Amino acid sequence: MAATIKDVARLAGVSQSSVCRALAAPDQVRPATRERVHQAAAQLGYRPNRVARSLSTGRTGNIGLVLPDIANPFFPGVVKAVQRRAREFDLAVLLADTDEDPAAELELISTMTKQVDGFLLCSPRASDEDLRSVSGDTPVVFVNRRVGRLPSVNFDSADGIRQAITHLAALGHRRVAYVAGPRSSWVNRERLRSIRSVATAMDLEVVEAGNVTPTLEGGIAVADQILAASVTAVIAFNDMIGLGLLSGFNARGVNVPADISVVGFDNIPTAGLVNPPLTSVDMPKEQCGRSGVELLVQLLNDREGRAGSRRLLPTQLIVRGSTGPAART
Amino acid sequence: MAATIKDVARLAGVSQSSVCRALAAPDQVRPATRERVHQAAAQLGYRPNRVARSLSTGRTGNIGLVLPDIANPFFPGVVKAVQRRAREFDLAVLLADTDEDPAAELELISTMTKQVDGFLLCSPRASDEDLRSVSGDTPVVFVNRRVGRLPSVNFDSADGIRQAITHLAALGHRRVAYVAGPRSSWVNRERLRSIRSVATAMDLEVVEAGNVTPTLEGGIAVADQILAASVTAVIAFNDMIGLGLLSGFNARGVNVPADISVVGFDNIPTAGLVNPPLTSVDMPKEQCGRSGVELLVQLLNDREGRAGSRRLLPTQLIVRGSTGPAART
DNA sequence: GCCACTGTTGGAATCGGTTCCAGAACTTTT
DNA sequence: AAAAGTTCTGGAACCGATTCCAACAGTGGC
Repeated sequence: MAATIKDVARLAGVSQSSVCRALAAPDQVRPATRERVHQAAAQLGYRPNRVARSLSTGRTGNIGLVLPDIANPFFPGVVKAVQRRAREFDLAVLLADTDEDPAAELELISTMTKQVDGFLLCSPRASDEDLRSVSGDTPVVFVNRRVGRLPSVNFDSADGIRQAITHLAALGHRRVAYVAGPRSSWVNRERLRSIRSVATAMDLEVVEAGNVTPTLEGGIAVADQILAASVTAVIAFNDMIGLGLLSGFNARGVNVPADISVVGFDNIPTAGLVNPPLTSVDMPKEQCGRSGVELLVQLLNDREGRAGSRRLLPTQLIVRGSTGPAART
Repeated sequence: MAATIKDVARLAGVSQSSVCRALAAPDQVRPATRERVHQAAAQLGYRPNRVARSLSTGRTGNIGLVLPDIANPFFPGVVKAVQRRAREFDLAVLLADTDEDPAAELELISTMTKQVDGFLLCSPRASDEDLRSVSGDTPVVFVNRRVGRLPSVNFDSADGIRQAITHLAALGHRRVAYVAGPRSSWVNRERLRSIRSVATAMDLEVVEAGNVTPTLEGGIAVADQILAASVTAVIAFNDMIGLGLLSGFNARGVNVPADISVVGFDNIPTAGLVNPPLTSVDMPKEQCGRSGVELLVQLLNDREGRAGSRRLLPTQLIVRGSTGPAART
């Protein structure tokens, strides 16, 4: 079997404690001993058993990454960055996909809570109250959601929306639709609020279309409703819905952007590939994953350091072919 | 803090051992005792500490999911299914993204090996030899790769290729290109072999284009080379490359499928969204994830059950707009 | 040459479960 | 009612690390 600390101790002719110190706190051990221990460890290919370590230190070396749907192309970029940054801190990532279900989310969190040191909750769907209570038990960093003053990483959507609406207004659009995402999504509520406020300020009229699932199907399903709303542009909660709209419009022979302009959020990789390519508000996903891990690590080290640090990442409108001058009405 | 087994024992007025049995092996304990323990456990909200359990049982309750690039849209579907099925077996999923790097892959595996009961290695890039050695240490199920007779889940690519080439031949294509993926990819080598053999059998000529990264950029970069090869159709290692080709051809004013037909593999969600939509060989990703977990669980339970069970999943050509009759040459 | 001091080291307790083993508590048999 | 058998139960060892504490060695000062 794998070598344990005892094997190393025996081979090096020292006690367990010394082996442990030689590896964990090298300056507390005489160079000669340290050397012997290192050699013995190397010879046996010794790797400390993380489970045993966890038990005595109370730290697992794992972080939980919880997200609503990894099939949504927004997330893989974040996941990848989280993974990479976590590895640099010698942390492993436990992944949980909640299928957009708030109850499943809480259930998964509570199941995982003993095996992780902290959570990165991406776009969580649960209520503020429930999330607050999770955050009371375990260190948590929220991603793409703000819960009071708790640590979080967010995108400056408000600014993205300002850019998008300014862009549309400059193209002569006066009446635009907003296709809302899941009702349980905090980001959705935030975006709706920003859009209302920016639109009012810029004297645009906003028509709100029902909540749909943030998927292609959701966008396709709502296309008719948008066409009936006699708007010249539509802003979708995210790119998946935006792509669904493009697909729906195309199927109905509606020309984008000549007849109607479409703007999405997230700037997922596919956005630039379709025809016409989708104008979208880019979110720096890698930076987001990295920052999330960094904040969490900070939270884990500053034990009880109630420093509710929050980060806001910049967004940027990427103008592509799906937006153009407003159609004559 | 959280309640431990001792707290439960004290409250129920029994020993630790009885608590443990009452919860793990209820039939070995008198109903009255069992009841008292359950009540005490419920009252304290007791949840066994998985770390402690792991240490004594030698099982972690985790499985490691290793894949080359989660940003490749082929994987999220698999990951989601793995996650879900694993949860049903009360297993947590540790995710590792290797960035297509064989060395990083082995390093990640060896780091994680102590904290998981087994691995699901998706499209691993390491050598047969290294993988065999990993498989000697820990239960492993290979996904999208075959290593000797070791347990694996694979797609019947050969059949998919037969379908694709038959389709192209029926459209009058006589000379097609194959854009190879990463040299380290086993699937790539397999596909190349199948294509050669099927093409020979059907009397088609195959031109092989250099190995590229299985990304959009890879496809775009190789577009010129394909155009220079005077073929009427091109088969790409995967859809990402296929989409890159479409994008590259479009940028050069080459019409698909009038001038050239394109076929991809994987049938990723984006394939149906671009214009023209990409003809692709579909792989049942969810089934793949589920089967992988099932095989692994089986392997974990049949300790030393050297049953090298392997599954082969069906593939299906999805014909879309990117393929059409061969251009006149 | 003795004392005090810092620097190292080994022994043992600990984390929270699981499991073996021996003995206690019940049943059944005679 | 005693003997034999079965079922339950508690004590203790164990998994593999970490860490506290006491003991020890070596150094320097006097």
